[in-house]
Amino acid sequence: MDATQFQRIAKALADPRRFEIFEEMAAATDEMACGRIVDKFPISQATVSHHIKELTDAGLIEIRPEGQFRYCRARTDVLEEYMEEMKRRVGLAGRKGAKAKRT
Amino acid sequence: MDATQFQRIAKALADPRRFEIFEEMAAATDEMACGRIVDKFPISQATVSHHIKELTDAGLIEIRPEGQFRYCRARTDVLEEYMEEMKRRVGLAGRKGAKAKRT
DNA sequence: TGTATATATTTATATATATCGATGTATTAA
DNA sequence: TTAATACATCGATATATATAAATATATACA
Repeated sequence: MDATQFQRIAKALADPRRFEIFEEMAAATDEMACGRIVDKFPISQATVSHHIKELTDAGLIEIRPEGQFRYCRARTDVLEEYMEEMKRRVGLAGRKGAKAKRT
Repeated sequence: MDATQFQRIAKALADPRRFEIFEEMAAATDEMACGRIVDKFPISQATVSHHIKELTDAGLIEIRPEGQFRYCRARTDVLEEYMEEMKRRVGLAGRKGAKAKRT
């Protein structure tokens, strides 16, 4: 994962509302129409559209256009790549679930 | 991990320069004096102090005062807690290193 | 006590961004 | 073609924040 995407993901995850939107999509068993987000959160359609763009640019969600709708799907695998990259950068790689024991 | 710390960490990690500082501390085999950061990056002492405060408030680093110095240590275990919490929230918990196979 | 060093805080500024109303665009349905 | 629906984009605004210069504070040293 290149540095640009790494930072884009970090920024995308930093806004609480945007993270909530991502959580909502990740919780969905299937794809969900972007418009459903507008119903679920007390923010305008324009703001939702902005957040979806940020998440898409970061690679954290995928959009599948179909007719007049856009279907969103959370790329949790990309989030996992992000976390693996994070571990590499801070020296936690190679021991996937290991707790750091040495002080 | 409570929601407040979760969001503080996300924000702390979102600034590229601040993340670099955290990386630097994580790479250090031992504690390092905060002042060394000022030497290593082309930013002012005031800005470094600000970033260190953000990282400390997020719990990502720990400061040990000794005399006129402050020694910094990266809490990579807290970063791991953050990542575990993230996995829980997006439904990736329980399968520590597993790749998402189903499309 | 006075000076030097390390770090924090204050104040100011410039940039980023979350937000929304209004409008544009594309698709569907009548 | 007209109307309605879904979403994106534009322009504006308010807030957050990264940055630095100046200053304050605390400790060490002479």
